[in-house]
Amino acid sequence: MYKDTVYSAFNLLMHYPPPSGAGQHPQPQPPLNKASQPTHGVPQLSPLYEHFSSPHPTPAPADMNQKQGVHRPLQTPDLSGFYSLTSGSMGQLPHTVSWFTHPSLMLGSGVPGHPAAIPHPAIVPPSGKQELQPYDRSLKTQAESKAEKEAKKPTIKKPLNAFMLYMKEMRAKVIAECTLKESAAINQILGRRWHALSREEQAKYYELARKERQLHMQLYPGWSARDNYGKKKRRSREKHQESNADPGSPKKCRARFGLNQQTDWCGPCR
DNA sequence: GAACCTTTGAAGCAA
DNA sequence: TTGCTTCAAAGGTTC
Repeated sequence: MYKDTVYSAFNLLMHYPPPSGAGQHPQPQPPLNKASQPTHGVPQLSPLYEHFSSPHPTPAPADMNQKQGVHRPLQTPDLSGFYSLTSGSMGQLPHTVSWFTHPSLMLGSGVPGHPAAIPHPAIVPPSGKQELQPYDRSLKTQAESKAEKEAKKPTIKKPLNAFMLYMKEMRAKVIAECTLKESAAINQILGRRWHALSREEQAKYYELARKERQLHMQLYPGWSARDNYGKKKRRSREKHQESNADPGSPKKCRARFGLNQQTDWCGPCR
């Protein structure tokens, strides 16, 4: 429910027509100071992204040029002039994820100091579900409850990359068009469509992903992708590797034939 | 109930 | 620097 609402808002934003200068790039802003990037989670722009982003640097949150890597108290950045839906600056953000509407960037109680009761969608219990049922703590030993407490620490999810943002937006469309439900099949189609996109279209999603990473870094300065490593149990490591050896996907094929990440589907997979 | 499948990209890590 | 691994989403399938 909440998720759908947020997602709808995101879609609305994604398709929000620029009021003036339609199709133009976002308002130029001073480029980010690369030297000031934090030591962790430094946005590694893909060649494709760099190719398209540099001529048209996009707006950066106000404190993005702050000295990063220096510990700052976790707080809600003042992005009102940039991300606020009520600021009247929507026209400047034709392809910009809104701080207030993007699913994984929605502010909530996950952000200290924020009054909203809705938890940050990027923060989820390890189970991935809401913990609704209280349990009898008296039955737990101290060690058990400590371990349980540790295990129940909310997980901060990785920010979505360009393709993931594209998938989120286009999934429903593909489901409707192809009357498919299986995500594996849908993702295959989306993968092909992703490669069929023009570079300009893709650049839009790379830009969104870059903003998402920046906001994620501001929200969780100490967070690292490493934090979530090993949280998913694997049934059989050998089986997983074996499946990776299967050249049935573009990625696998590219890896096998040493093709560039940005190349299209290779012959054997077509 | 939880991992798997399937996609791309970002990030971490070992060599 | 390179190459491999893991995890982000999603929902049906498999274990």
